[in-house]
This record gives sequence, structure tokens and C-alpha cells, in this order.
Amino acid sequence: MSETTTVRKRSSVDSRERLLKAAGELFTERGYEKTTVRDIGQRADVDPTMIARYFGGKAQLYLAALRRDTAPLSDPPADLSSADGVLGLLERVGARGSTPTLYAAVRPHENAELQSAAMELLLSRMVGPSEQKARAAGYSDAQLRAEIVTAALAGIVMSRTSNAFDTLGSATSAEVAPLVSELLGGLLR
Amino acid sequence: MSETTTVRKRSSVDSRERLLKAAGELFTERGYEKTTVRDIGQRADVDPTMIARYFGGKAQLYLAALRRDTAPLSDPPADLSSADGVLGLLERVGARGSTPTLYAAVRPHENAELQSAAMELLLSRMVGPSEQKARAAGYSDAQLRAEIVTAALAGIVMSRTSNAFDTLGSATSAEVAPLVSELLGGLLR
DNA sequence: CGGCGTAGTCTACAGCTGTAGACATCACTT
DNA sequence: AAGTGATGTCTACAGCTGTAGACTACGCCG
Repeated sequence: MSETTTVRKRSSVDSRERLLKAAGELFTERGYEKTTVRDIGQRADVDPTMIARYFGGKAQLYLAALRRDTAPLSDPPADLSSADGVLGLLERVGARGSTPTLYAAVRPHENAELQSAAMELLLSRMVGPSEQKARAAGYSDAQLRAEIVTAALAGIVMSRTSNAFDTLGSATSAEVAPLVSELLGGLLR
Repeated sequence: MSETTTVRKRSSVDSRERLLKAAGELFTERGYEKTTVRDIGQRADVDPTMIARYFGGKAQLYLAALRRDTAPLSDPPADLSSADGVLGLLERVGARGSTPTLYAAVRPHENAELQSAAMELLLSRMVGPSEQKARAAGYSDAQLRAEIVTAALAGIVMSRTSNAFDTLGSATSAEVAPLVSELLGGLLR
């Protein structure tokens, strides 16, 4: 039949995708520890035990969600000293949930393997570019500057997604970006 | 006997103190979720069930440790735009573990009550002073600036205690402080 | 000495977590 | 039409968590 063409109950790639999406959201909202596979399964409308089957376990799903959601972090790599660069980054980060990567990197080992994987992503996508910029500006402590800038940005992004600061949390990306780029740019030029 | 004078097995204030100390350390090292009352009891060399008895439960112990460890955050309140102010803050934070407060504030609700308590501390001790400074400098968006500065500093402090960034993590407070104050000061003057 | 309140110990339990493993259902090929 | 492999469902379990509750040891006061 052409009507029910290739419609299984569901395709495995679809289930995988739903799990990845739900996992990314929940890990962003609650963090790794407080998110249970049952939560993820429920939101994805997929049986939780599929997580073990498809990804190998909760930790592997987390890594997969990390990789999936980290792409917009710097794609293209952001220029953190320009308001436009920061604005683009903030909006990409807001659209998809890239905060798990930041949490994993910044937090003392939620899980050692997960942390190092997250750091690898963060290093190549944020610290590296900033370091080049600082080096181009003639600083000998370029790496330290780049790491400080990255850490500061991580703090700001995380604070925005948490509901901690009311002004910062409710301000739009467009309002925040100029100030953030002014802040970060101070160390890069 | 004068030898075993007022030495009970132990005094209750002593046990309380040991629990608070161990809790502060462990919450700093591992975060709230991953720290178990059994861990705390073992490090404090006090029975874990005493936590429930003395403090009411794990959450209350966390709050107590928070209050205890947050004092050095700004005591005296730090001038974040001066290298000395930042240096003093970094050293006080390093000496005792004030990072749980930052985590609690920045993270999406590890626990709603805990988060709001941590935020209250952070607001009065860091955002407030920075906001005054920004207002004195004539900015109309003083609160937003203060919150950005606080969030950035939180990210830097957390990154230093995690082992995420190798350069930032191994740099001394004296090396980091000038750069951080340069970074933060840009938004406050 | 005999009781009493404080401090500490130990056991137990109900709840939750991640996941293995047995079973069921479907689409498609031969 | 029957088989076959992929996909989804359900149950069960071992481990850990926070904590209540019963019990024990200790120092002090009369």
C-alpha cells in the first residue's frame, strides 16, 4: 500500500531521535543526576529500557546528547569580542540546549569520562578560538586569558538558564550580548 | 581525674562541627546529589544517622554548611573591579569551600528551597555591592551589569575548583586575580 | 550507689535507580 | 502462508539512598 508506506509502529531512528531530544532537554533542565531514564522515556514516549539497548546506558545517552547539542556552540566559531558574535552564540545556545556541556565541564566530575568528553568539546570550540585571538593580540598568557573568558561565559550562560538571577534570566539575548561582549572582549584585545 | 577531665566520648557540638566541615568539603568536591550521608558520616567519623537527628536531614545540613561556608564570600564585601579585591575573594573562597553556594545558585534547582536560600546569600553579598558600584558609575542598567559580573565570576570560580581547565586550574590566585578584575571591572566603571 | 539524661550505635525499611531478560508484535521476504 | 529479524513491552532484581526507631554506653547529680 502506498498509504501506509514505510510506516512501522515507529522506526528505530525515530525512537533514537526522540530519546536524544528528550534527554537533551531534561539534562539541561535538571542535570545528569536528577534526570532518570524513566523521565526520559516518558517525555520521549519510548520505553526507558530502550536507552540501554540503543545507547548502551544512561551515560552513553548523555554523551550522545552532548555531542548532538554542542554543535551550535560554535558553528561557525563565535567571535566573543564582538556583540554580534556573542549574540549569535547566545541564540544558538538558547535554541538548543548546550548547557549540559558547560555543566559537565565546569562541575567537579559528575562522571570523569563524561567530563573529559565535554571538556574536549569545549576546548576545541571555545577555548581554542579565543586563545588564537588573544595570541594574535600579542598576549603571552593567551591560554589563561582564553580559559578565563570561556569560564566566565559558561557562568553567564548557565545563570541565564537557571532561574537564579531575575534580571539576567529575563533579559533578551540582544540586551545581554553587548554587555557580555564588552566584558569578554576586554581580555582579548 | 584531671586527665580525662570533661572528655565525654565526644561533645555534641563537636560532632555537629565535624559533620558541617565534612559536608562542606564533600558538597564542594562532588555536589549535592552525589554526596551521600554515609560519605559525610565516614569523613566526619560520626554516625550518618546523626545528620537526621542534629540537622533534620541532608537538605538542612546542606543549608547549614552553605551558611557556614558563605561568610568568606564577601566579608568584607569585595571590590570586584580591583585586583586586590578579587585576590582576597579568590583566596577566601579557596581556603574554605564557598562553591556550593555558587553551584546551588547557578544550577537549575537541585532543590528549589536550597536554591533560593543560596541565591539570597549571593544577592546580598555579591550582586548588591556590584550593583551599587555600577550605579555609582552612572549606568542605568546597573542590576543587569551586576548580575552578569556575578555570573561570570561564579563561572570562573567553579571552573577553577573543577579540574576542567588545566591552565586556569593550576594558576595561582595572584596570577588570576589581575585578569579577572580587569575582566569584571570593564562593566563596573 | 542508683537513677537519669545525653550521646552514640546498629538494624531495618521503604523508595528509587539503572538495566537485564523474557516475551510480544509487527513488516517484510520467500 | 510461514518464517525471520527488527522493534517495542513488561517484569524483575540487585544496589543504593535517606532516615526512623530500638538499643547501648557514658557522665553526672542526688
